[in-house]
Amino acid sequence: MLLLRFISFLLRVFLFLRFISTLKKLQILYQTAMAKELTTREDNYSQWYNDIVTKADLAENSAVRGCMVIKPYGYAIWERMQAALDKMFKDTGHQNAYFPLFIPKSFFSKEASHVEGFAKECAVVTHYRLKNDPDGKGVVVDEQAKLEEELIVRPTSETIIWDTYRSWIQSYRDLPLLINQWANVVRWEMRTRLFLRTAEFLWQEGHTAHATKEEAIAEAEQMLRVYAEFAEEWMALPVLRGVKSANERFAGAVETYCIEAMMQDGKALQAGTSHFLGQNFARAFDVQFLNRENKLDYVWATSWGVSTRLMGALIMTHSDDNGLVLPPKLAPIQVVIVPIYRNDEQYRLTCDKGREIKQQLEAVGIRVKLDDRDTQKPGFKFTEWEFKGVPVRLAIGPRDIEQGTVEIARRDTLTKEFASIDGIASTVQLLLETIQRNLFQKALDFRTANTKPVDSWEEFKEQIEKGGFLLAHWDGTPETEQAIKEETKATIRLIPLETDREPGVCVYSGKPSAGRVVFARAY
RNA sequence: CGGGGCAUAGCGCAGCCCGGCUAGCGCACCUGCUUUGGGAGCAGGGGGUCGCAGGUUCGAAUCCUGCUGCCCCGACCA
Repeated sequence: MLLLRFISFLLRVFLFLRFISTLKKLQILYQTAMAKELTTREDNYSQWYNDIVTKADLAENSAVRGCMVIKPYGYAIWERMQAALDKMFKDTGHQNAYFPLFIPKSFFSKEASHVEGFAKECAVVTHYRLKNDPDGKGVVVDEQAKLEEELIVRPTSETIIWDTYRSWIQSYRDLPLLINQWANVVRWEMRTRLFLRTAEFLWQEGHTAHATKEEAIAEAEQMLRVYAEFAEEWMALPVLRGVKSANERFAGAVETYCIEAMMQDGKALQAGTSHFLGQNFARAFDVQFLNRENKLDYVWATSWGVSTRLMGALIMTHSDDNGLVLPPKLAPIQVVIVPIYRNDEQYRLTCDKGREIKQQLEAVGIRVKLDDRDTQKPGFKFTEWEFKGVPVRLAIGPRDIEQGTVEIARRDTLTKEFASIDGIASTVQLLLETIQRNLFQKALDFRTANTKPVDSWEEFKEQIEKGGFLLAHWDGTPETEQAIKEETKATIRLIPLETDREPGVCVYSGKPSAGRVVFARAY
């Protein structure tokens, strides 16, 4: 009897040890596989970013230099961003419209600083017809079909829109005019990176006209708040709010407001801008209105935009060395269900249970995918959906069905636990909210940890190498800003709006400063 | 627009120096069997104008010339 017990004990020990060694083996295999597929952030941050975009199937380079193909999964995220923003625009009284892709060249010369800002990166249409190459194969430009006036492919639409507004606005009764357009624009960039900087990109541009300066400023500030709220609530992206220095201001603006975010490599990324344009465009395009006193005046303008660059911000803020990490509110798929089975019978049972859970989750508005492909193994599916950043994964096997449980894995923490299938919808709903909050908090903690006041030039030069935001005093001159940029590659990301500003002395020149500004190296 | 590098199967690469068998490897793909709780295994199979155009040579992925495209690093930029 004793001997039997002893043997059984030995057997258990043996099985346990084997189990441990299998686990270790799996762990090693897993890590090797990962390392092979995805570059780590520490190893090469840019390559890591490129790998995520590719592996998560978000976008790829196209046959056209500098332009990208946004793939269905990437576009689905952009569509969710669009939907949320569009509602916020409508809720603040804006309407959508659409203006032409092409802008007559002469329009551009009407606003001096605007031309200067964009002239170097404009694509120009000079002809409108092709013909068969008389000397051989293919087609050539038909020189007969030269345009009388060349057309610029819009890098932004202020000029064509203000030219149009002239005929829309006669009286203060026509104001405010609150228009947004969703469009593509082209800026001929030398060096491009998927989402962050491409020759063609998608965006929205708001263009508003107002009777008074105060109202236009209020509009620009309102839209900055909208962007900040979108970034923080939807993207889980903490942002600083502020205004740009003269050097960084939009070409043609009186004041540029911006939201600025910190990426995991400590670099800053401008996530949205809103401009108070004064009467610059109204004067350039002669847009006047009769005010209440029956006097002619130029209208006051704003413009504001965010682009597919936000996709880059989203990726670089939350993702890890296992792939993309998406905040639940923007994830095209919030929950993926993976059935675990050994035979046809189990396949049927686990898929049935999966469908049942899917319905329960969908009933409370959760976006769910049941991955019932029989051509891939569970392990493969786990990794694949991790790459793609799906916030929550449920795995259902025969054991779960017996016990009425399901394995829940969180993408943000990479942790797993078991939960009862009863009440799964509210469990998952709560979890999604938790993940959304956790991602924001993690990003905020990271930003806080990498934001430091600096008070001497030596300290500035030392700290900027470590990345992050530096809060430093600046004498307010473009010359000092330029000098700092040349010496350290850091620029003023913004002059904060929301903090009390204490006077001090400029970290570079030692001259008086009105308050600290945020310096960083930027995308 | 300056400096550097690369171009060979869908993707990643070897072969090139020193020219010579049927151009090879990994992943992916197809078929079959075994598998399925963290990227499955075995067996078999398909897929190539070696970036383009010339030249040298009996013979060129390999040597020479020109062209084109892409990537990386700088300047510019959201």
